[in-house]
Amino acid sequence: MSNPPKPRSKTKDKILRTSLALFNNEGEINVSSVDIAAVMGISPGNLYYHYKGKDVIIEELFSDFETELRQVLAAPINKPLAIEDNWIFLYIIFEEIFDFRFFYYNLTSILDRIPNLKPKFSRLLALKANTFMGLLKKLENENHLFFNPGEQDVLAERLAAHFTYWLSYCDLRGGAGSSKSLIHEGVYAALSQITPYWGEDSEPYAALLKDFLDEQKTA
Amino acid sequence: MSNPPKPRSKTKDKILRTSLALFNNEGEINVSSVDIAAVMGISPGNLYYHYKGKDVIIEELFSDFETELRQVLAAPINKPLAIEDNWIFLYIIFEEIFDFRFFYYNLTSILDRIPNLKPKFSRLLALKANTFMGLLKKLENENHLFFNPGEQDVLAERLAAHFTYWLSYCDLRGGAGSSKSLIHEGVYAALSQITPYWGEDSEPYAALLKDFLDEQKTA
DNA sequence: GTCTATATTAGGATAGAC
DNA sequence: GTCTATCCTAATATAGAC
Repeated sequence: MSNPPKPRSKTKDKILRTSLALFNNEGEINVSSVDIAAVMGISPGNLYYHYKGKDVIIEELFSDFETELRQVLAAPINKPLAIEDNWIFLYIIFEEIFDFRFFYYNLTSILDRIPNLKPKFSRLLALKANTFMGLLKKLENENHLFFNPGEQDVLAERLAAHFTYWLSYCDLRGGAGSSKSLIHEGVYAALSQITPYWGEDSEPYAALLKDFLDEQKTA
Repeated sequence: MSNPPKPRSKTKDKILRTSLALFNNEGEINVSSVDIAAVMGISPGNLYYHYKGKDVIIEELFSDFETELRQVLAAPINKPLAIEDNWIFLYIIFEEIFDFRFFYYNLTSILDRIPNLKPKFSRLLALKANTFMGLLKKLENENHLFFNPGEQDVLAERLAAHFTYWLSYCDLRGGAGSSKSLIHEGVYAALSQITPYWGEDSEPYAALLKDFLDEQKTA
C-alpha cells in the first residue's frame, strides 16, 4: 500500500511522457510501441529494454494517475471546503481526468486487455462516487440541498458516471472546443444535475455560481 | 434515403447473425474474421466472398440497427403515448440498444476505424436527444413536469448520454445481473433524473411508476 | 458458393554486437 | 543503455481449384 520513492531513469521518464502524449492525441489503440520509439528517436529494442511492451507502460501510467487522483479526492477531507470551493474542486478532478484522457476513450478495450487494471479502475471509480456522496451529505447537513430517500445515492453514482464518460460524449456530439471549454462545459453539466435539489434559501448561491461559471468561461 | 427491400442470401444472413452474437458476447475487438468463419463452420475464403472483412459486416449491422431504432423512436410521434406508456417506451429503446450492445462498448475505436460510421452514429444520437426533448415538452405542456429555462435541453441531452453509456458503466461497476435487470436498472436510473421535475399534482404517478417498476423487476 | 493454400502486413518480441 | 537485425504471431486478404 505504501509508495516507496521509486526514482525513474531519465529514459523511462521520457518514455512515459511521450507515450502519454501520443495516447492522448492519437488514441491508445492507434499507437504501437514502434511508434513511441520512433517519436522519441530511439530503437524499438531500446524501448523494450525499459518496458516490455505497451501494456506495462499503460499500467505504470495508470499508477501515476491513481496516485494523483487519490490526492485530489482526499483534499476536502483534509481541509473542508467553503461552499464556493466545491465548484473548483470539480474543475480539478476534471483536469486530472483530462490529463489521462486516453484511458477514458477505449476504456473497455484497455481494461479487458490488461486484466490487472480493471479492479484498480473500479476501486478508483468507487472512491469517486463515495467522495461525491460525502460532498452531497455535507451540503445536505448544511441545509443547502434536500433529498428524498435514495435520491442522494443515485445522484452520487450518476456524477461518477458523468465524469467517466463526458469527454467521450463530447467527442461524439461533434466536440469541437478547446480543452478549457470541454472541461468547463463538463463542470456545468455536472452542476446542472445538482441544482434541482437546492433549497429556496440557497438561491443566493445560484447567482454566485452563475458568476463563477461566466468568469471561468471567459478566462 | 429510401430503403429498397434488399433481400439477403441465406449465408449473408447467417454471417450477420453469427457476427452479432460473437461481437456482443466476446467484444468486437476480440473477434477476428477467422473466428466468425470458424464458428459458422465455413472457410475464411468463403466469408470474404460475401463480406470483404469485418468492417463491412459492422457497417451492415449498424444499418440494421439504425433502421430498427428509427422505427422505435418514431412510435410516439405516430401515436401519442398515454403517460404510463412513457416508461415502456424507454424499455423498448434500451432493449434495442442491448441487442446491438457490442457497438456501445468500444464505441471510440469502432468509430475511428470505420469513418463512415461516425456521422451516422452522431445523427442517430441527436435523434435520440430530440425524441427525449419532445417527450419532456409534452409532459411539460400537460403540466406534469416543470422546468426553469435551459433545464429541459440539458436533461434531454443527459438522457441521451445515459442511454449511450449505461451498459459500459454497469460493466465497470461490477455489473453482474441478468440482461433483464441491467435494462431495468437503466430505465430506473433514467427516470430518477426526471422525477425531480415533477409537479405536486403528479404525485399519483409516482405511486403508479413505483408499482410498474416493481412489477417489471419481478417479471 | 465454397474450399484449400498461400501471400501480405503490422505489431510484438528477442539476440547479440557495440 | 543503446543499436541493428531478425523472428514470431495473429489477422487480413487473395488466387485458383472444385
